[in-house]
Amino acid sequence: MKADALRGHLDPMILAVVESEPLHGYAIMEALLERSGGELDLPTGTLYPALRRLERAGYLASEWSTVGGRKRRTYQLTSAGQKMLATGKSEWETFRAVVEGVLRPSAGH
Amino acid sequence: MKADALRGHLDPMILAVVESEPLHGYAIMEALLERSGGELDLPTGTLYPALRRLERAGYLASEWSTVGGRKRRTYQLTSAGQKMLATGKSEWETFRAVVEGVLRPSAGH
DNA sequence: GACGACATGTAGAGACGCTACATGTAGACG
DNA sequence: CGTCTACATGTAGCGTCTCTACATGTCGTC
Repeated sequence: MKADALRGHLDPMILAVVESEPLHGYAIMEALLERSGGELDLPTGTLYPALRRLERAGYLASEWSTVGGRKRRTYQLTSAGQKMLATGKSEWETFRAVVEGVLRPSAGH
Repeated sequence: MKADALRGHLDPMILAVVESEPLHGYAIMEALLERSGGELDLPTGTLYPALRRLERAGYLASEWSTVGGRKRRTYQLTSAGQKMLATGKSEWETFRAVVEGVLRPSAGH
C-alpha cells in the first residue's frame, strides 16, 4: 500500500480506534495494526505528529500517566472528535462510492 | 470531499477512464465527473499535470489533433498503463479493506 | 551487558492536489 | 460587433501530510 493513499484517511481511523476506549500512542499503533489485519503498520513519525495535530484541532484530549515505570500519553475522543468521526465515516462512504464508480467498468461506457 | 483524500487514488481513476477508449484531457474531466455522479470535479491545475506525470511514467501516450478548430491532446493507455491500472485496482481493494476494517466498529474490540 | 519490546518525540524531505493565473477558439445572443 | 459561455490546455507556487532517520529513555530477559 502506497504511503500517499493514506492521506486524509488516517485521521478518522485514529479517531475510530479511540472511540470505545482511551488509548496511548503505542496502543493505538497496535490497534490499527490488528484491525487492519497487519496492513497498517504506522511509523512513529507518522502517528505521533498526527495525534498532536488531532489534539490541537480539538478532536482528542490527552493525559499523562505512568504504567510500570513507562510514561504514557493517553488520548480520548472529545465530543468534537465524535462529530468529526461521524463526518469522517460519512465522507469515506462518499469517497468510496466515487472511486468505485470510476474504477469499475461503468454500466454503459 | 476533502482534497487530500484523493492523493494516490487519482492515477488509477484516470487510467480507468481511458481504458476503453482514448480521450483528451477535457473529456477525461467530464468522464470523471459523470462516473462519479458529479462528485469529482477536477480543477485543470490537477488534471493536466497528472496526465503529464502519467505520460512521463509511461502509463499513457498522447497525440495532438485538431477538432473543430480546437487543439486536443488525446491520451491512450499503454500496456504498462494497463498493468498499472490492474495493480491500482488491486491496491484499492486492499486499501478499502484496511480502512473499513478500522472504521467499522470491529467485531470484538 | 546487550538486546528486544515498550514508549514518545522531532527535523527535514518529498509528493501531489489545490488556487490563481495565462492563453486561445467556437458559437450564441443582442 | 461585442460579450459571454463552453471548450481546451497549460504553468507557478503553496500547503499539507506521510515518510525516513534520528534521538531519548525504561523494563525484562538472556
